[in-house]
Amino acid sequence: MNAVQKPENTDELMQRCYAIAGLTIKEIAANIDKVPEKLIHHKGWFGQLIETVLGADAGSNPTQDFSELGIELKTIPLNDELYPLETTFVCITPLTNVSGMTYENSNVRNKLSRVLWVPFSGSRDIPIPERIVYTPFLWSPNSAQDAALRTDWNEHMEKIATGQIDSITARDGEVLQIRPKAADGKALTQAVGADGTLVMTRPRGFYLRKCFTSEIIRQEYKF
DNA sequence: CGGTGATCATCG
DNA sequence: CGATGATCACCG
Repeated sequence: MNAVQKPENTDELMQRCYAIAGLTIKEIAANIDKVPEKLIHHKGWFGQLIETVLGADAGSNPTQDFSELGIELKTIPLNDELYPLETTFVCITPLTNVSGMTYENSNVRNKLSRVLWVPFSGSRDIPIPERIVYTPFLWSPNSAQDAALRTDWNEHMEKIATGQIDSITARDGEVLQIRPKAADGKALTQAVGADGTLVMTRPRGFYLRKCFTSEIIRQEYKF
C-alpha cells in the first residue's frame, strides 16, 4: 500500500476504521510500505501508523488531523479491564499572549470537539506487534464533560496569565492536567512571569486524565 | 525550537 | 504500583 489518500468524508474514514478493528498492529503495518523495523518499539509509533493507514495529513501543524472533517485522531492503550494505561496528550499549553484567550476559542476545545478514538490493547506483557485494535469510534464532549474541561482550563489559564506557571503541577485539574512536554529538560520557552515580563520555563502540554478518558471508553462500549 | 505522535523512569 | 515529571523519534 502506498500513501493513503485522505478520506473524502466521515463515512469513508469510519469504514477504514472498521477495516482495521480487531486486527493486530502487525497485520495493519503489513499493509504499509516503509515501516522501519527498528521503530516498532518506539513511543508514538503506533499513533503515526494509524494516521498513515487512515490517511491523516502528515506533519506537525497544530490543527486537527482531519481538518476538513473537523476530526482529531487519538490512539489510546487500554489494559485488560479496558482502562487507559496512559494519559492522553491534547496540545501544547500556551504560556504567552494569553490575555484574550477563552475556553471557547482555545486549542483544547477545538481539538476535543470531535475525536476519533482508536483504542488498542496496550498491556506491556503483550508484544507490540501482537496488540489488537479495538473498534474505533467518534466522540464529542457531552455538556458535563465540556463543563469539566472548561473549569480546569479556566483555572490553569488564570494562573498562567498571572505569572504562576511554575506553581502548576500535574496534580492540578480534575480532568485536564498540565505536564512538561519537551524533547528533554534543556528545552525552554517563554512564559508570563510574576511581574508580567517574560521568563523562560519548560514547555508544557495539556493532558487528559485517565479518569476522563476511561469514562469515554465506558460510555461507548457500554460496560 | 516547537510542534506532532506518545510512553518511560522514578519516586512518594 | 500508579502518577508525576522527564524523555524519545520525527518533521519543518
